[in-house]
Amino acid sequence: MIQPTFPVLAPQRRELIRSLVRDEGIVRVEDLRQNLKVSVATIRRDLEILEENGKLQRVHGGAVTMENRLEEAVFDDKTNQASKEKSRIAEEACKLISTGDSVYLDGGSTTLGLARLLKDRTDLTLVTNSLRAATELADSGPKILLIGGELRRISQTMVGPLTSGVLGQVHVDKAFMGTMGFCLKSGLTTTDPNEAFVKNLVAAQAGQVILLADSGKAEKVSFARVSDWDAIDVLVTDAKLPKPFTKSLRKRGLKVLLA
Amino acid sequence: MIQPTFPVLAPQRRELIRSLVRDEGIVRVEDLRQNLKVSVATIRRDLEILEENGKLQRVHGGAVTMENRLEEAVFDDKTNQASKEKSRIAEEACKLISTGDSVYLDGGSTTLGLARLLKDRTDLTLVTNSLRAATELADSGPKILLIGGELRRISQTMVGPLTSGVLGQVHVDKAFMGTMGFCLKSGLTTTDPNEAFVKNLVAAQAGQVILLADSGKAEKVSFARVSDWDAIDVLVTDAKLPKPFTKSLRKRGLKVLLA
DNA sequence: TCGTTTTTGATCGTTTTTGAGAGAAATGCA
DNA sequence: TGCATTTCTCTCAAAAACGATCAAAAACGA
Repeated sequence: MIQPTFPVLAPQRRELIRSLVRDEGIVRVEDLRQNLKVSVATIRRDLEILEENGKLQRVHGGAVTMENRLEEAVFDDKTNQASKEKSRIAEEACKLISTGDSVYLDGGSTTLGLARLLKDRTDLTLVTNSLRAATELADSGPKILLIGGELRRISQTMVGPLTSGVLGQVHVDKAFMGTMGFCLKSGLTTTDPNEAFVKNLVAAQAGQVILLADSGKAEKVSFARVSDWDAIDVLVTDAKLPKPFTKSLRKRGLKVLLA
Repeated sequence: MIQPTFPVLAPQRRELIRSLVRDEGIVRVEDLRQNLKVSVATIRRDLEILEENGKLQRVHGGAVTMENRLEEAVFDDKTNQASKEKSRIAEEACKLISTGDSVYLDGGSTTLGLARLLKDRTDLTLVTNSLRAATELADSGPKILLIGGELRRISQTMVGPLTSGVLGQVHVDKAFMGTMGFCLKSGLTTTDPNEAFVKNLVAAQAGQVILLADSGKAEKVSFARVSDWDAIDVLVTDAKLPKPFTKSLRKRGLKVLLA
């Protein structure tokens, strides 16, 4: 965490909280209190204001990004477990990328974590609809092809009819996808149909589709259906995924990696 | 902080505050009091005046920049160089935008300045190939259509063959273009042919093409030819542009605005 | 030099922000 | 389910910052 020089003005503090939520996906009131050296009451008030402005979503114990808002059991441990798992998943996924690959990355905090690992991979071609992934790699790293389209503010990704045109003109060897929920019965789901449409389009034409999702998303079902398990080749998740779940997926022919 | 020699004249002190806000992004009343050796009352009066002139935004405890980017100082330096002229040009250009317009913005620091003025313009549709402009308006403002394509790192814009697909599917009322150089004989030129290609494509199909360029770019010729003056409807520049230049352009039917 | 205008600093009542505490609600665990 | 613990909301008071006002100081012009 960035340690600001104290004291900090209120707007500055809120901006700090906001960027922290954006980067980590989730923040805890107690952590913020320690790092910002103010009382929990102030933290709560800040979170309230930021929530009113649509910058984040408060949850019991802290706050999450708007796109992560349907996740529930987020504070599984005293530490920020979810984010640790996410970065381990990203590292595991990174190993799957070969030299010279063309890679697709979609939106979400886990895939953003993967993007951060690619800053030195000038050998790759990265196709993405994530504004944040592109910004993260704006100064160095793979050659970047950003899918055009309408910016969906809540997820900071490009969606809509204009995206399909570009997607039809490129080929990706490996597509790394995030999801809001995955479930044996319903397959992959996410909050927004437009988002789902783009994911589906990519999945349909990628050489290999790799799903990145921490175990907290298992058996969660969201609004918009993305695809069935048939479309997925590899799942990278963490060791907390229930054994039966893993078995069932492997029986279906998926490669399941536990980071 | 720069320690000035005392006493300091009022306008000088205000200019100091202004540059401090620009550099730091945020200042505190108490810090200013200590460093400038004047009472808080004076500081407050200064801040009040600076706010009236639109130089900064007061907050409880101090003040912040108008373009409240608390992070990122790299690119800002570039914008601050000829910033007075550029921001005046941007303000002048902003007046040309009508309610509900669909607007194209291309890359460059002047057009980025214009982007910053659009944070509350939810009535607009903004089409752009500038990653920075999109990032600047990522959280609020116009509906954003980002042109897909390959990211050209040096300019942080999308270029290449993939751009044309998207551009063909949208119409913009007003296109605001930057340039590396403009010259009566050679017209508009820029450093990169790919960049030039996109600019040309946009200019060809926009309802009105508005060129934003400070006078320092006059009679400069760069490598890649963008277009002739025929393609341009309006030039927004500063008062330092030589009179003959202005006359000559007006004779050709261009509207020339001196900010 | 004197009178006028501008700038500055101090004071005071008001508003905003912050922190602490009590009771209510949510969570975890047996 | 019941109980312990954490977290939340609400209220209130202290602290910090604010605006307004007025008098002193400085700058200015005649």
